[in-house]
Amino acid sequence: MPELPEVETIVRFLNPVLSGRKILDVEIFYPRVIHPLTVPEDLKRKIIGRKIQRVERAGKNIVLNLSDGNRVLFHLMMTGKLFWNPKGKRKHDRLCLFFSGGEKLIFNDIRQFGFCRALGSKEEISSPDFLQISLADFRKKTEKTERKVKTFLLDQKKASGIGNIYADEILWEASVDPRRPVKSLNVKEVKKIFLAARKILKLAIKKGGTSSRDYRKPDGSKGGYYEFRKAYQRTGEKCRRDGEFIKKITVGGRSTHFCPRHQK
DNA sequence: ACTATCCCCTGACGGC
DNA sequence: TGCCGTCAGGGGATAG
Repeated sequence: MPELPEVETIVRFLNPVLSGRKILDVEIFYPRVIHPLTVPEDLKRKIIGRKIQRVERAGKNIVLNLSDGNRVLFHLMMTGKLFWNPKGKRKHDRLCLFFSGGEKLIFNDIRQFGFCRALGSKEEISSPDFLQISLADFRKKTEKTERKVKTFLLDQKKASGIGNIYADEILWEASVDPRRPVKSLNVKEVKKIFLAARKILKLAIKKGGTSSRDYRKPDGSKGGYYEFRKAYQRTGEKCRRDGEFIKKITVGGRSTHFCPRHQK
């Protein structure tokens, strides 16, 4: 649920707040929040005493760039949240970064799928996202795959940033049936999907993301895109384009909402 | 080298 | 009222 627009919204809040601040300490409340490839003591050793230079997004990851070139990465998965200077303690707090002046950043995650990871300056974090990739490169990735188009859009290794909500929204916008094999798409349809992805993701960023269940903006308010959505979780409602009822099916094990009339 | 399926976890919700 | 089964979904592991 935190997909590209939600993570971008969080990063735009955190960057001005965290840039230039020195990490004084790290407290790990729940060891499994640390990614299996990161040793907890290493995380502490690598980040305590460093300054945060800049906060960036890489795919769906939140990246804290440190003064010495190392990086701290958070992945929120489905229910992860970052709180800046929250009051008191909450259930599911997993980790805390402490800064001067008693300020702190809390990583909270109900379902324990999200993680924190320490990275050097060189490792690549994610494939180009849907706002970075060119049409030509996107087209190339569609060339040799047997998969259904929705499953393809969700594959972060091809192009990153899209999750279940925006996959449905993008295919509604592009008028493409989510079950279509990528192989069957013509050049025009691939371009339509590419342009729809850019359009929807940009609009969703403008609206501060989509709050359907767990996601909230860093100030605690809801993202505004939920009201704008055309397909996701609108099962049984009339399609905004042609009045047909939105149908819910399963594609690649994911709940999928689409209009059976105009999505061909 | 590709694709499909299972699994991790907690909370919300519906049926009885 | 309470118990139980199902679903939510990102992505890694594993099976095919």
